[in-house]
Formats: sequence, structure tokens, C-alpha cells
Amino acid sequence: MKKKLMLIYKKLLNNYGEQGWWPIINNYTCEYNKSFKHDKKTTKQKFEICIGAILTQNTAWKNVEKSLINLKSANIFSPNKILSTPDSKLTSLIRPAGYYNVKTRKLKEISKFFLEHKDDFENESLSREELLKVWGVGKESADYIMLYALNKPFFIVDAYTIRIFSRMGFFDEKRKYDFVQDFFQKNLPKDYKIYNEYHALIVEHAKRHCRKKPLCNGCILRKDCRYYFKNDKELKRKKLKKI
DNA sequence: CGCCAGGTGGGAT
DNA sequence: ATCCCACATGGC
Repeated sequence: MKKKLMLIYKKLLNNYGEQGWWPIINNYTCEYNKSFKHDKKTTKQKFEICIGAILTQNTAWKNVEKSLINLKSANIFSPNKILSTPDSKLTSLIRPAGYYNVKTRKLKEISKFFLEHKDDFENESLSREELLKVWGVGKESADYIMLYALNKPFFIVDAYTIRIFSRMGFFDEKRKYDFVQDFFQKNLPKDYKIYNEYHALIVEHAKRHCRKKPLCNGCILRKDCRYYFKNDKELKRKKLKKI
């Protein structure tokens, strides 16, 4: 199993290349680059990852980018600025990311938390349990922050992770966050760089091929995939019937 | 037009 | 525990 998961990782990496997560805004061009490396983030970048993690909840990253650029352009990009901005103003800026009323509250909650735990963010001594107490921060958002802001080895589980690996036959699609996270953490080296890149590759693969309605044509994992074989057999049966 | 997107909290059963 | 729903814009 350990080899299998690493093999899939290498196939994805060979095919899609390094993803360079987490995307961080370029201060000069106000554009997002994905050439970001695994080095230690500045405090500002850590906070940027926190608000990105909130805004991207059940939302396409493209829409999150628009909201982040709005915030950046309005010079509302720090915990203090967010806390001192009226809800109505914040709401209008993050509008493209959807759920703007709840997310406005969530941004204020994480900002308050960030200020209260500034030392923990700077020393990278923050605990996941503390993060999970913040209203609006669930397991996935907490792990995004732990992994991408603080380089801690927490494997991210999202809808894509469960979709891809349940289709491939590793576990049932009804498995929940903790089970799936344990599964990956038990079967992969405990290395934040691998977790970082693996998750980003999963997102890329889900977008390109393993969609809700899968595009198995050209999928590099289909030889390893139960879902594909199941449909392949059905396809052959239909063809035989025709003949 | 309908479906989907890098979830979460809250309430009912 | 588990299911169900509200939350909402923009891209295809």
C-alpha cells in the first residue's frame, strides 16, 4: 500500500509537474503566481493563507483570487484592517467568493484568532486543536493552515481526495475526514513537502480528469482504477450486444 | 438553463 | 452519530 500511494504520487507529479502551492499574491503585479516554494513563510504570507483557506471553502479558486485582489487593492489585508472594516464593506469586497455574509464573519473570527496567537503563528507552534475552535474553521481549513502556512505534516482531505481514491478502490466513498486522513498519513512518509505537493496534484487531477462526471479518456491513473474498469466492462458488454 | 466549485455550522432525527 | 440544509457567486 505504501508503495502504491507513492507510485500514484510520482505518476501525478511526472504528469502535471510541481504545483507550487499555496498560491501567494505578487505584491507588485497583484497577480497570483504558483511558483511558491516550500520555504518558511513570512507572517503576512501566513495570514494570507488563512484568509485564502476561508474564502475557498466550497468555492472555485478563481473567484477567491478576485476577492483577494479586491482586499489587497483596498489595502485590507491584515488582521487589524479586517477587524476595523465594517461588515458591509468587507462583504462587498469578497462578494465574488460567494457566501459573503458567512465568510465576512469567518474572516473576522480568524483575524481575531491570528492576533491572539500571533506568537504561535510566528514560532510555528500553533496547535490544530486551537485552530479548530475558531468559528468557521473546520478540519480541512485547519489543515490547510497547518500544512501550507506552517509546514506541518497534516494531509489534506477534500471532496476531490475522497472522490479520486474511492473510485480507485482504496476506500468507500462514504468514509469521513479522519479515516481518510489517517489512511494517507499511515501510508505515506511523514513529510510536509510530500503532503503539500500530493494535495495540490490531487486538485489538479480532479479538475482535469476525475470530475463528478469523469473524463477517463487520457487519465494516467485509469490502469489503477476500479471505476474505469467497471465502466470499461459495461462498455464492452454494450458493444457486444450491438454486434 | 443546470451543474459544479480546494466546506462549515446548526438543527432535526 | 448521521442526515439535511443554508449559505451564493461565476464559469462552462
